[in-house]
Amino acid sequence: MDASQDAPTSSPSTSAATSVTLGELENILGFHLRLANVAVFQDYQVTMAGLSLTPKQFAVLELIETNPGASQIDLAHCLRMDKASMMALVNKLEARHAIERRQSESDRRRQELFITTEGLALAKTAKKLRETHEARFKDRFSADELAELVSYLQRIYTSTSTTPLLEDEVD
Amino acid sequence: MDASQDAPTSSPSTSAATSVTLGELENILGFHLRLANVAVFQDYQVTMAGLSLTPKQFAVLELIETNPGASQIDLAHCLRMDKASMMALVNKLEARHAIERRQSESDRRRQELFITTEGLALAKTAKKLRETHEARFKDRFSADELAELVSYLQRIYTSTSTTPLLEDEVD
DNA sequence: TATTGTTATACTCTATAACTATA
DNA sequence: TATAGTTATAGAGTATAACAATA
Repeated sequence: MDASQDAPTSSPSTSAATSVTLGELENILGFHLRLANVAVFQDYQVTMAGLSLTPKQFAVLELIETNPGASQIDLAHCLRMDKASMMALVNKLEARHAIERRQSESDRRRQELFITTEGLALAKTAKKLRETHEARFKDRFSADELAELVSYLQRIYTSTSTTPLLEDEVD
Repeated sequence: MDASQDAPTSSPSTSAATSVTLGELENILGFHLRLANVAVFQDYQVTMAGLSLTPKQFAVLELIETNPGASQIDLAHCLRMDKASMMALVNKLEARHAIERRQSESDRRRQELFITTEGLALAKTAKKLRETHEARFKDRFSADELAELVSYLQRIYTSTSTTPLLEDEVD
């Protein structure tokens, strides 16, 4: 389709303090969702600066750690990405020796992905950093509220059977 | 800082149906936030196809409609964007005659932004389309739940005074 | 015929920096 | 000295399409 989304791009201020009124925008779910996403992304950037690990790369690293032998397509589906985009992402992680590809023995088309010792160390460092980042937002909620928020978000991204998408959207 | 985020980029499937387990990712707020954002963005794309109006462009159009005479910097702050990025965005809306710039009389540095008749028509069409899009998600919540969700999201993107950002982040 | 991975390509969005004109 | 706008530039991330190897 197009190209340009996912995480917010980056820096400009987090607190908007202008006299602009939102108007109808106030009622748009996607608007609030995006601002929240931007806020979290910007804090992530500040917190994880120097690690050179984007949220998506981090996610893939963790997914490979949790699911040794997963394929690129598995991950692409999981993160709602294109297989070519995932290719580029995995290439970056492989280039810094955080993960490695091994050809599957049962299906020689597949490249199974595994985290390396180096990757484990990177993940460990990243996770520690992320804790403080996550806490900055989670601290604004009680345990119950947080669970509720997450369940609401899941309700949004878990497709209901009644939501008709493009017919060949299955890929 | 970097460059590449905000809305999800686009198409690949909305329902991930792989055997990959999320692991620790399950506890990451930003992860759920991003997937929700992707889901909403993708549905937006499908619904608004043909209008050539990105969510951000749409937001700016509405903001100008609601706040006649607002400046680019006002809008940039409101949407957490860079002023140069906003420039490009406003240029697009101006190129299709949806809005117009008028030099401020009190401060000749400022360009005040106004929606045009054409822009109003575009906004009207877009809003009508968006209604079905929004409904697809809002229908998954009761009125109370929806209000709660929005308030949670606001809690995320409304910076608390205790959240120290970069010192010159005020922009 | 379908699937996994791959490559090349083009596109969009964004920020950075430097500049101008005003204030 | 600071602000609004402007321009040019470069960078990251993504999707599309075509292709190879394998199933």
